Amino acid sequence: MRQAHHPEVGEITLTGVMAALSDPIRVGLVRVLADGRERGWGELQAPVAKSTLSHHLRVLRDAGLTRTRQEGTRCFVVLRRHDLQDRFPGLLRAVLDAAEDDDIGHQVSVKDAPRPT
Amino acid sequence: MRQAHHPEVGEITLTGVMAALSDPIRVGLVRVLADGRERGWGELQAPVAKSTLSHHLRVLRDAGLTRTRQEGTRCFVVLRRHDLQDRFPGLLRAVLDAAEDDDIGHQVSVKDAPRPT
DNA sequence: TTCGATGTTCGTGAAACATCGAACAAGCTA
DNA sequence: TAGCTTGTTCGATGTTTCACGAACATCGAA
Repeated sequence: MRQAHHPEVGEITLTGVMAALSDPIRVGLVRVLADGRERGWGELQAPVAKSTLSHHLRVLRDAGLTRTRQEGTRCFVVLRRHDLQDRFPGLLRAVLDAAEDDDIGHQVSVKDAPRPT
Repeated sequence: MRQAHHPEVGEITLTGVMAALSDPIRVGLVRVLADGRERGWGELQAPVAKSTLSHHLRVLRDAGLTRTRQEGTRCFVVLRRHDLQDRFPGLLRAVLDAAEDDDIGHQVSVKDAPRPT
């Protein structure tokens, strides 16, 4: 559980972001985080093994989409909305709208607040 | 050289588009086509073998980003701007702006009109 | 019909990716 | 200290992607 690397705003690449968002589960994670609230790892529900979830969260982090904070043995994750807006204005908005329309990533939800139908 | 398949507007998926745009060469192709003009296969210049270029154009076509028309032995390709705007409003604009800023896909150009520095 | 131009497809590797379970590390807590 | 919780890392596996050259198909022109 060593310190994870986060790219600087300027280091975030378009193709990196696109690649990160080419998987429904990761899109779902981004959607869940879209309200800007920080979430604990454990709150996130996705139909994959925990090692796989860890992998996806790492991909998002490496691409610069999310920021991870560690507190004791827990991890918290938050969407880098401002950074993304600075870097690629309008992109996140467009992606989230599109994902919303098609309900992409619906497999992912937050505990205590199951995605409403 | 059989008839290629093009997805309907409604069949275009977000993740498909994202995946298609996660490669710099394909982003470059989209940029080159961004002005809405139809281009001949042969006009497109990219630093890859022709079979590879064919592959990339196929990925773009399958993802619903471009439309291919055949005329005799020639092929022409055009960006499906309207369809994309209908399906994912603002997405293409945001991606093109971002790509422009970082000059992603600069390896790709059009014959007779080398990408200006 | 033969040739040249233009794309597609095939066969093939190398690399990347998604996924899992198992093993591990690190920090609480009893 | 021992055990639990939480998340990471490892190794294996199967799939997909990117890349190339070679072979093929198709059409127009000589």
